Amino acid sequence: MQAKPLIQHFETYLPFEVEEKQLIHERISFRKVKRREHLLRTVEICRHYTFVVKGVLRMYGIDGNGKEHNILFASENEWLSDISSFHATQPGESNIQALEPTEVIQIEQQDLYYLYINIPKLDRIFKVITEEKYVELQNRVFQSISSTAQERYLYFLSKYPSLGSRLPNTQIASYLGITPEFLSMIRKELVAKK
Amino acid sequence: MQAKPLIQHFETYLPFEVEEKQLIHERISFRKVKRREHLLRTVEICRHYTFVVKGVLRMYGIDGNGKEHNILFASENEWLSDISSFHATQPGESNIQALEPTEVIQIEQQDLYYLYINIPKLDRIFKVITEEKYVELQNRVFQSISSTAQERYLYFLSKYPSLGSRLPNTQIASYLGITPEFLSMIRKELVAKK
DNA sequence: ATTGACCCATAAACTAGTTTAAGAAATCAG
DNA sequence: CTGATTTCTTAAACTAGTTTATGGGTCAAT
Repeated sequence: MQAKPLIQHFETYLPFEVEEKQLIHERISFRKVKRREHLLRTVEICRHYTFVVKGVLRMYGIDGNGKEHNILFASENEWLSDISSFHATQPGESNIQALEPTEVIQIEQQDLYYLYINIPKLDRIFKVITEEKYVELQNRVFQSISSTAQERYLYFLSKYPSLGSRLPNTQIASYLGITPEFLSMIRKELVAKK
Repeated sequence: MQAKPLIQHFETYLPFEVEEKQLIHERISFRKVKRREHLLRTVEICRHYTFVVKGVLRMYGIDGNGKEHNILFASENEWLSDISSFHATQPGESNIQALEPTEVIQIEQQDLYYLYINIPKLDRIFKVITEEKYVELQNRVFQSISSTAQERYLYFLSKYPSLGSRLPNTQIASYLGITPEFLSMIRKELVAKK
């Protein structure tokens, strides 16, 4: 049953009844995404909350000079969505792309709202999930205003050890807000220190 | 009645019954905070969700060299808390301080949990509030990896026009992740351009 | 009125990070 | 297996932002 990873994820927060699981099962869809395939592009409306079962997605924005900047990565058991575009049903500025062959579970807006109404504990679960994500982002903001690029890189590695080896350094540099050349220098220095 | 600004705030999301308002009223407390007074310091447990009725608070972290960095400001009708410290009942690393004489409404952990249980729509309201805050932070992360200090300053001014004039530039520089000297230069350039 | 704390500005020397360019290494489609 | 594309590294010249120091203005407290 393809909803299983999602149900397991929800049950790390609160237990669910069989009927509730069935309701969820009816309202989600499963999708495979190829490496480099996009789930969302700038100016499109974000129609889904996306849960990563396997693989890695990146969300990125494009600046005034056309350069891409990685806002975040989502790997196994993480949610990803352009939240403001999703709720407002308005075009957003985010892009979502697979960096590996990826499998996701998606919920559309009307289905998510239906589930919120019929399974109120989902309000609580998504409140908690969003709070957790908020704390992560807040730590990242603090880092970005208080730390050097090397410190930020080490923090990234400690926080997402698997991504450090799964992702090309260009993607990591984009996430850290530095050039791949400078990341290369940082890595060289770190190896030298050891 | 001192709970009024808070109830008004909640009712911008969903309507409330009289009994619900009463329940909220019984579980909150009102407090005045002097300019420069702290509501929270590093290593303390964050015991409250704090709602700003009047004034401005800043939340800041301290880096390895003892320097302060502003993570965010909270002014009228905004919530502020060290979320992870609050929920985990564990010492955190955030500091909260008033930058003006400030009036706040506070909810303690047990009272907030009581309200979540007895007024389920508060789960939904705080889910939405946290999502809104999340989107703000995400925009800020994007800015920090994609924009120059001048662009970040102009964005800050456009987003929080009142804070631009209410706060000393040192506080704004700390929020932008630059030195006050450099902000001074940016401001000079902007005036010259006009 | 006067002190002291705080805030802002200016300028010179410095450092962290970018840009450009060019070559080596790894990865991938056919 | 091979050519093509992407990725990583190195280095030199450059730019954005910091540091240090100095001086002036404002405002609350004595």
